[in-house]
Amino acid sequence: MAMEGPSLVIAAEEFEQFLNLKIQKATGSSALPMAKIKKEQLRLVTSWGKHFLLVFDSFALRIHFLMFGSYRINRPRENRVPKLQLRIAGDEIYFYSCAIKEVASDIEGQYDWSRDIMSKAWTMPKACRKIAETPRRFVCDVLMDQEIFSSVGNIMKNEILYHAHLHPETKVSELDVSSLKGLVKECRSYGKRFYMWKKAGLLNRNWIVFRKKICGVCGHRVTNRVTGRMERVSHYCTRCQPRFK
DNA sequence: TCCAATGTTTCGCC
DNA sequence: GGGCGAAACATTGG
Repeated sequence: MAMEGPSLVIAAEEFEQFLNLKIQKATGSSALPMAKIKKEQLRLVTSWGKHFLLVFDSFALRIHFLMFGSYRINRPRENRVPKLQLRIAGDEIYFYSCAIKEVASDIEGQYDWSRDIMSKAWTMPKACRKIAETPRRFVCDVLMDQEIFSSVGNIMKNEILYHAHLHPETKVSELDVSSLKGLVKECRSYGKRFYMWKKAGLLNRNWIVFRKKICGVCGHRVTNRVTGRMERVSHYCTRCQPRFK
C-alpha cells in the first residue's frame, strides 16, 4: 500500500468526512480502550511522518502502518481481523496490520513538525544542519532517518537519490553545499510528486529505479543491493548515479 | 513453496 | 545507562 508520508496525507484527507461525528462502535484485536473510544467524536485527523493521528477530545490514537499495514472504508478484507474497526455515521473503517497506540490529545506539542517533509512547518536549513552533523554517514541512511526526514521511506529514498543523481553510498562529507541543498530540496519536492501521483493512481509508473530492472531514464541495468548501516535495499543506476560527482 | 520487503520496537549483550 | 545488533512482528506478491 506504500504507506509512506504522502499516503498518510491522502488518508487524512479521506478521513475529513468523519470529523466531528461520533464513534458509534469500536472493536478489533488491538489492545485499546474500545469503550472509551466509542464515546468520542473525531476532532482532528492528521499525520506526522508515518504516524497517522486520530485526535479525540481527551486522547488521540497514533497508528503506524509499518511495512504491511492498510486501511479500508466500507470494504473489509476477507478473512482478516482488523486491529481496529470504527463505525462512524454508518460507515465502517478498518485498520489492518498496524501498530496502534493511545497518546495524549495535544499532538501539536508531541512532534517537531519542522522535520516532516510533508508539513507546512518543514524547514530546509534545519535538515541541512542535521545532515552535516554526521559527515561519515551514507546518504541512503540519512534519507531514511525519521529524525531528519520523517515521511521518507525506502521507495522515496531510492527515487530521491535518483533525482539528486547520487549514489546511495555517497558519504555526507563528499557532498558539496549545492548537492546537499539539492538533495534536501529533492526530498520535499519528491514528497509532493509522490502525493500527486499516488492520488492520481500513477505512482508506480513514475518510479525510475525502485524495483526496476532497467533505469527508466537511460535504460542502463539497475543495481539492487543492500546498502548502508540500515541494510535496506537500494535500487540505483550507476550511469545516472555515479559514486563520485 | 519460499522469501524478500513500503518499518519500527524490544530485548539482550557488551 | 548507552549503543549496538539480532529478533520479533506481520502480510503479500513474485
